[in-house]
Amino acid sequence: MTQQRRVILEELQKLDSHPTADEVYERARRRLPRISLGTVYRNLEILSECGLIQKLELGGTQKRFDGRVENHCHVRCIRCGRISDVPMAPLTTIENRIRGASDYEIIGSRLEFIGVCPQCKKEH
Amino acid sequence: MTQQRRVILEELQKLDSHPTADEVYERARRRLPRISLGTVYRNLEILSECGLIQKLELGGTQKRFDGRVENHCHVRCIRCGRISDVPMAPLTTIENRIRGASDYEIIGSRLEFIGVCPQCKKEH
DNA sequence: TCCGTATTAGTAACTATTCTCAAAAGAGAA
DNA sequence: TTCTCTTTTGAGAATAGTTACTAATACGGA
Repeated sequence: MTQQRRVILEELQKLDSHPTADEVYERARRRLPRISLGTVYRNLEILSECGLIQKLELGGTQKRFDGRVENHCHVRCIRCGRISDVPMAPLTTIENRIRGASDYEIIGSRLEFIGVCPQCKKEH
Repeated sequence: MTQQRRVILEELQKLDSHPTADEVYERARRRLPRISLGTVYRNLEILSECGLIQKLELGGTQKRFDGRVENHCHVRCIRCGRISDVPMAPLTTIENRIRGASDYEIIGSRLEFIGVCPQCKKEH
């Protein structure tokens, strides 16, 4: 656990937004000005393999990262790209329903909602 | 509706896999050897805007395209990346449940399952 | 403290996609 | 059909996000 890795983890856990690697880099740089973007990517990868953070491959071109690891789903604003958590029970029911209908061995699921966030709704 | 656009659409409708732009390019090239990759990307974009095909932004680094436009969901094999359709009723129930729980204006949702496809299961 | 391994910063390389632009192909009117 | 105007094309350059490489540095156990 290096200084860099710890700072990246801490910054991510501090936020309840779902930052991109770039945004994590910006924040880490305030505390460690010489940290490199490569280090941020590498550590985000390692931390998500360890299960300390979550890597989100949702819509849009960039991956996002989440300091919360419990199973939960997300809403993405179609206008500004902001991502928020959705307070909702897990999807075990749906997953079970699928198990009969598909010949795949189902491991998990990913549910993402698309909508307009309160702020963008106001600005319209 | 140019020759190129028609060929791209036809090739996509012929398949029940969910090809990447590259795979569509390969197939289109068999019929129009001088077609360019840029043309394929451009037309896939246009066709999906017209609602003649569907653009899938699922997990993984590449976008995929689907000749079927009815609302349905997908399973992705975690080993080989193959994507299959899931025969399942639409998710209006879940979407409605979310509408109360979030302050976003919900427009739609995207549900993807992750699993192991029959072939990879066998090879294991 | 010393030593072997892991990690870093910096940069180059890569991949998927989009953009640019001159040339070619449609499509509508005469 | 031929003329014009607009759209689309092919080829390649440009971009964005991410990953790989490498010499130098930091870590952590004996």
